[in-house]
Amino acid sequence: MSYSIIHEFLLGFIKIHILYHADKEPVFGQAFKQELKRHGYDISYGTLYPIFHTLERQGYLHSKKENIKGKIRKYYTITTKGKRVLQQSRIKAKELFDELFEK
Amino acid sequence: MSYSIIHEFLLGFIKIHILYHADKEPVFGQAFKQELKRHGYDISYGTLYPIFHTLERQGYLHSKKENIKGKIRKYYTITTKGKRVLQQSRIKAKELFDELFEK
DNA sequence: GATTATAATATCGAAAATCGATATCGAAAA
DNA sequence: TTTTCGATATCGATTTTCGATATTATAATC
Repeated sequence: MSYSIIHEFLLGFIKIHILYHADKEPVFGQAFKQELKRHGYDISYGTLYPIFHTLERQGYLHSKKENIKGKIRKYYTITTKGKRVLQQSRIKAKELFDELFEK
Repeated sequence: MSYSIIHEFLLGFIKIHILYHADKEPVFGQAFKQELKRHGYDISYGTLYPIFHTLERQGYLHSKKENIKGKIRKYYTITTKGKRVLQQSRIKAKELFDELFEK
């Protein structure tokens, strides 16, 4: 079976969405997933965590482990390089969306 | 190597984009690809044609072969079922985009 | 009427992305 | 020192995407 059209759409801009959020405040995997879920969208941990790792490896995010009530969280915040990429990407994405679809 | 953030975004809504166009006028693979190219985006035939096939198999598009100056084109137009799906998808996609990203 | 040219579609094996399930981690509590 | 638990990490299987190559069908050329 294949993924739904909307799920594909969500996956397509998940990186932009992560950068967008990590620009506002530190984010971590579990909460990020749950926030999406609240909106009615589901993304697997097997997809999500590797995306965080990739964005960090590419230097767009940087992480810091924190001990919250005895549990370890890995908070990600955007880097300067990440901000540049986000800036470009969000402009392009908006353009593309309007241009090719919404008019 | 991985695909670029914008390319991923494009791929994410390629089906919606195809349905959207096929709702306005008949579309065929070659021209569709070239139109994207004019906008600066590239998608492989190995990706594009199977997507058309899938959308047809799912009953969202229906095709008709035509002889244009001795060359065969397969024109796709949207079906009633496709219109329903497009309607739902575009609303959801817009919502999702605004909600999770643009505000 | 056989051969060549060509616009367009179709397909294939390899690479990448995604999933869902399971494993691991690390500190606190028991 | 064992158990608990929120959270991250990873694994094999499935699905998607790519770029290259093959195929199709007609027109033009000889």
